[in-house]
Amino acid sequence: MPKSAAVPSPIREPLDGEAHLDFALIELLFFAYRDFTSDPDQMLDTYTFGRAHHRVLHFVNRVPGLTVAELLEVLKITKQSLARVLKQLIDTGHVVQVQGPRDRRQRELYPTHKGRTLALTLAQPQSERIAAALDGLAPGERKAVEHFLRNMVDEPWRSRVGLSPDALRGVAVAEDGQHGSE
Amino acid sequence: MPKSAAVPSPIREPLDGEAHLDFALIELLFFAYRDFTSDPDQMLDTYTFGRAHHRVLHFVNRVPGLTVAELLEVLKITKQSLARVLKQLIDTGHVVQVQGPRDRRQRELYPTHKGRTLALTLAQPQSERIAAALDGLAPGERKAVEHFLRNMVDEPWRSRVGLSPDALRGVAVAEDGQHGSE
DNA sequence: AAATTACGTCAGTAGTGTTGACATAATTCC
DNA sequence: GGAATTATGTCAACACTACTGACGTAATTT
Repeated sequence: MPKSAAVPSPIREPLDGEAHLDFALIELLFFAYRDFTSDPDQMLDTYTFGRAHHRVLHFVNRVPGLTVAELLEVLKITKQSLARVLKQLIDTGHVVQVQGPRDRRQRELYPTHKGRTLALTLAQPQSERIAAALDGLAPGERKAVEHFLRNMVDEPWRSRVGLSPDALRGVAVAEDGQHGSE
Repeated sequence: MPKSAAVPSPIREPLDGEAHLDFALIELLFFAYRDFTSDPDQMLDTYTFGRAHHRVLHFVNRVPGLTVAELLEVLKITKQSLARVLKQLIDTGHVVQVQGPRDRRQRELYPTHKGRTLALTLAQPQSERIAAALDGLAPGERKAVEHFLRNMVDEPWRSRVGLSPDALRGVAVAEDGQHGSE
């Protein structure tokens, strides 16, 4: 006698290369990123900061003078999401705002000495992890890793990431309705 | 006359290779992962599912028969976090639980046909993105990418990821106080 | 002068993660 | 066989990050 609610039959075949889908690399990316973020995440707990603070701090350090609008496009988050973490970083003296010289409506974001120090501290274990993971690879193979990662990124960012920090400035992303205000 | 609250001086130097830190790759990983997850995230909105559902669904499909405890160790989340999304996946008929044959306390997790189909659908754009990013690389360079990603992962997972799905079964992680119950 | 832009902020909501406590059933230990 | 342990589920409370929509202000552009 079957149960009143028929249980859909469980599938017991592991998902592997069958459908020409690259499960191995999908999984590797998940695990790599999971552990890549684990060290800074742990440190940030000390400051009552989260991963969002780290990202803001990173880009403000990497591209000092970035405006709020530019930062929103880099992070692909909304104004409201940024507001909270940015306010905390300013209140704690990690970031300062400077009125834009050309357009005084703009707020250029700069790290303070404190903010720069924290950014470097957070980048340290990540950089070590990367160096260890690259260890044993030939120069050309390192280039291949960079090529792969860069080509995982959608345009218009693909052609700008992994170059000089200034390449991240002033990317006018085509309007696509993701803004907090219109 | 200085203002009453002295503004910490802004640092205007971009953060680049100065401190021997690999900011380029740190950034590439951020952008690559951001866009890697964007396609499935968008699809999942249709189902009122989030990224957490995707991860559970992926591993249940990849390693059918995985127990709840094993899944918690793979995802490195707590029991409570898993409970919510797992319940939803079961209620919507994507995943079924089967009482463990050896240990009847255990619940083995299996995808249904519906769950397998969704997993494949979500993996499709990710796999295409990976294939496109690998395009133009020599076989050895692809191996280098895998080497890099695998070595970004901490042990005991490093030696298990990117191999056969079964390698993810039964990893007894050393106790480190991250459990929901003791 | 009017429209637009850059930014800030208020209110409400959702998804994902956390901790701690407690309950149940099954297994293992002595 | 009784006790401790294990695997799982669940309740309550909370934190962080993200979202949407609306509104306000100052500065720029038209």
